[in-house]
Amino acid sequence: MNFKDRVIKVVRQIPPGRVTTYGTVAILAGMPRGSRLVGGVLHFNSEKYNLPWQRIINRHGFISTTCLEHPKQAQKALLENEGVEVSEDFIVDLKKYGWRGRENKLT
DNA sequence: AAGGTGACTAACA
DNA sequence: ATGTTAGCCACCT
Repeated sequence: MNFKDRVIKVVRQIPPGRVTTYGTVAILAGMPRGSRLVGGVLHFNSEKYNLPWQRIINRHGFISTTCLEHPKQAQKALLENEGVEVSEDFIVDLKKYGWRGRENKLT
């Protein structure tokens, strides 16, 4: 089982209508410092494994997609489709929709 | 086959 | 408080 597969598994555990950060996914995948890899893995496998990459954003709740092939507006649309409010600047309120690996919200 | 880059985060000065 | 350095593993050239 590679880190990639673990990330994929974690990403698939993210409940709809919620978002999480690379750091959180990295931790859940067993790599506290592997936040970069999360982005990297998603970048190459998001479409291949049909992963909800839109639910993963950076620590500031902002969509970090630097890749033009992964349009932020698409992510915004997907999030809104799940009921997540996205700011016009593509910023999600992590205090509301932030997911920490549990179904419950932040304490 | 080896080296460099990458959707980031956290810690140190 | 902000700015810079270090770290992670997989994919691409």
